[in-house]
Amino acid sequence: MTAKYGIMKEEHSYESIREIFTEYLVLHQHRKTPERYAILERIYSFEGHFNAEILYNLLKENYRVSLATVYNTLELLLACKLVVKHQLGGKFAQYEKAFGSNTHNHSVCTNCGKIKEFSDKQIRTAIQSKTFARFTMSHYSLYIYGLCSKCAELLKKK
Amino acid sequence: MTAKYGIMKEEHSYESIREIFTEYLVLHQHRKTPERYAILERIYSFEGHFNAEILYNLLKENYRVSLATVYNTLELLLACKLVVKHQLGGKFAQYEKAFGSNTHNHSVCTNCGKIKEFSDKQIRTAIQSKTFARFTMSHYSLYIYGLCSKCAELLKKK
DNA sequence: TTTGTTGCAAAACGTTTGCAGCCTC
DNA sequence: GAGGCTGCAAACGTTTTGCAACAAA
Repeated sequence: MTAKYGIMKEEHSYESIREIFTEYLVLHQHRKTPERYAILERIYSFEGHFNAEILYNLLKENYRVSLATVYNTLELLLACKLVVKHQLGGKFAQYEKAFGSNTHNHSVCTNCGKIKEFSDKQIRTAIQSKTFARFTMSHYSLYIYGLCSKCAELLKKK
Repeated sequence: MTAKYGIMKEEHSYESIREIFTEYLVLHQHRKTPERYAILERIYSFEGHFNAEILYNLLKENYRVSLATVYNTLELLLACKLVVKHQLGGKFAQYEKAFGSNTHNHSVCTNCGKIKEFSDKQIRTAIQSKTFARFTMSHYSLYIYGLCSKCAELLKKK
């Protein structure tokens, strides 16, 4: 089963993700509907960022779902932290699977909206060693804005 | 004139901000309309975050402007980096004046939603020294999520 | 005079909501 | 069986757009 979703860390196989979701649903007395699992499965077989519309279109290919259910399920997945939401100025809210990790660095092209993730030990250390008098950190999101090489090239020509 | 806008670093007085805007308008062959300057002035006499609607209502008090012009002008101010835009998941996009500084750190309480800004030299250095192969950084936004002391206290009691 | 910019209102568009029927529990 | 969840379509609310009038260059 796991193989279907490609190489993945042992502790975050689709099976364990599904289990986390089930636990959440049971705990909060929500129903375990096939639609919800289909959406979770589709998200975890997808690489990179996506938005509700993209996800909906992918699901429609071999499943009957409504956009409303997609939004509804994304809300649940946000609540149990299996998905992270980004609202980066574009029209769409963007989402990504969360794998249980809470630290996210992103570079965002201010022209085409393309997002890439990266990791940087120095940045992580600097942020995590920050302490506040009246605030307890749980996780962070860093967005570095700028131009990707393609857009920089395009804009130079104009 | 500067006094009207409170204590402000010499190099970022309203006069110099206005000059930056004028230069931008001239360079890009946009017109120097009174509406655009009125909007800029209102933004720079305002403390903290705001959204288009709030700005529009403030302006309407003693000026005849349309919401469309507010959005149009915000777009120009974003382009010349006198204003920064945040899209933090609420319905509204939030804006703030940029003062020429492009670095914004925020702590966000995940319980009550309160946003505070802070500065940290170590974090700034770590981020600004980051380089990318196919990406040119212009500015960044850091959001540290967690609990403010009030909410931490409240949740402990439950 | 030319044409970029304005206000106004209507349109756009991602997201949410209302509702009747369905299907977990 | 009860009521949470679904699909559908209509509604919502922020932002954008079309257009005639206006005013900066």
